[in-house]
Amino acid sequence: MKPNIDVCRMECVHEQAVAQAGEQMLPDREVSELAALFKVLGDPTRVRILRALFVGELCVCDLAALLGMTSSAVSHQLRLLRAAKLVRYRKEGKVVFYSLDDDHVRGLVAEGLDHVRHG
Amino acid sequence: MKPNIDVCRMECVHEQAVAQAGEQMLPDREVSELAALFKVLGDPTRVRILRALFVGELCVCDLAALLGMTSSAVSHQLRLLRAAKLVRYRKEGKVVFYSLDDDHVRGLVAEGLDHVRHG
DNA sequence: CAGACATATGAGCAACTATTCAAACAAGAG
DNA sequence: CTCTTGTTTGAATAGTTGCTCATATGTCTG
Repeated sequence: MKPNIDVCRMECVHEQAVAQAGEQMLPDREVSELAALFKVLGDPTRVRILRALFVGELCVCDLAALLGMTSSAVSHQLRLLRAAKLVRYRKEGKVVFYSLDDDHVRGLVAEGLDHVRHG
Repeated sequence: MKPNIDVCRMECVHEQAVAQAGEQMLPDREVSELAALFKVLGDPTRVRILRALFVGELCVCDLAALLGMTSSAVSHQLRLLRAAKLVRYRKEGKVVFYSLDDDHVRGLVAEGLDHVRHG
């Protein structure tokens, strides 16, 4: 019988269930990436931005006007959304139009809404 | 022609697109709740906990052993997961078993994984 | 009852985050 | 070229978060 890990000396561990869960664990890299994705989604400003882009592409100052924020603040958030590959952008002269990157975004927001609505 | 909002004096605003997006905005309460939900999902420890519960119910110290953390740390995170209605619990004597609350959780994690895997 | 054990919780601290402000960059107009 | 406008970026700061440690709660055993 193998010794318990040092951080948890409790004797209540259900060996079999833990072993089974252990086998199905995600690799650290995927866990980090998944958490990072949700973290980006976990801010009201960014949720509002994404929802606004549901309708279609908008430029930075459209979003600023819509959310009642400075374009600087919006731009900072768009950077994170870009890094998470949640939005795409397209330059047209000085104006930069942002749009949703793929349909996973829609799916995630829709599923999230289901959860908070139904409960 | 109505004046622009004070925080955004830019003249590049695309009135029509903004108006259309404005109509479809979510109420503040839903935005907050949705962001709060994703925020809870946006932490590696909590992602690991949820993934572990995919297999079946586990008690606090099972999770602690599995993640190599103290049961105190795990319990703190479980509190947030409970508050977000992502997990349920069942007491059996001194032991408390946690399990996924509903299928939205599975769906969200699965959809998130699709996004980070495909890109 | 006392003692052991599983879990929960509160305070404290280091690390992180969202906004603001100032400044830079990029592109069109004159 | 200069001036203006849309956007980006870096630094500073107030607020938040995840863990640790100590303590409390609840439950079973003797």
